[in-house]
Amino acid sequence: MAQHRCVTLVPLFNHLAEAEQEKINQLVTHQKFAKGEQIITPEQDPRLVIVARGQLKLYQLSADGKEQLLRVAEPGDYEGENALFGARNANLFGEALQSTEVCLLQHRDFQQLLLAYPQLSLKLLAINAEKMAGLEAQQRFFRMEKIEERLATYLLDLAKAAESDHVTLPMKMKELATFLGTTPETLSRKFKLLETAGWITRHGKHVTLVDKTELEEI
DNA sequence: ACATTAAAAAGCA
DNA sequence: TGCTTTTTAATGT
Repeated sequence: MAQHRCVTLVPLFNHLAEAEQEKINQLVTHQKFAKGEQIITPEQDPRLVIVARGQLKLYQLSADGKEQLLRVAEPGDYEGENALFGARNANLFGEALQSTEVCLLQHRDFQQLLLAYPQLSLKLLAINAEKMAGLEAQQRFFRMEKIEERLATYLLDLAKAAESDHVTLPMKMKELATFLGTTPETLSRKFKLLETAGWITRHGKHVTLVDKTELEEI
């Protein structure tokens, strides 16, 4: 299988020596999921899930059964390390957004790896710090009252990251909607609102920020 | 101000 | 073409 890339692909592991990567590779199992399949459910035994190819949508369900999108894990990202430290999220789900391949690592194995390679712990800590920053960034969306306010700051964030006023949306409208805590319908209207106001122009997923100062005003 | 529901329109394989 | 995604419109909270 050409899947030994899995370990070498991931930032968490790829700084290790080749021999060490090989050892890890033997502990890892590969699995392919079709679009829409559940990769992570709360009731399954804890394991570290590493995305090798495709996209893994991570979300949790609120009390009224609505899903709240946390993030979309791309190749190289992972999820499930929290349970290793006893913090098991009781309603965390992970669904394959498209046909995606993942690497699975049992928690006892992962635990032993951390003991054997102390550098891994440091790397894990560093990567998790970034994850936290991402979640905090999303939290601030929900403190905003109006949806167009969320959308505007989201677009400004994208433009900042891309260092350009022309950005392409990294996810489908449906996902962006739940990411911003709204529905596709409302999102569509807010896009049109910003368009007709002249702050942005848009062709499909390609958005150009025309008047950034006005967007910041919102 | 938004969500929900339904249905039309637009995209895409 | 046939299915999925996005937009539009009507109605509800």
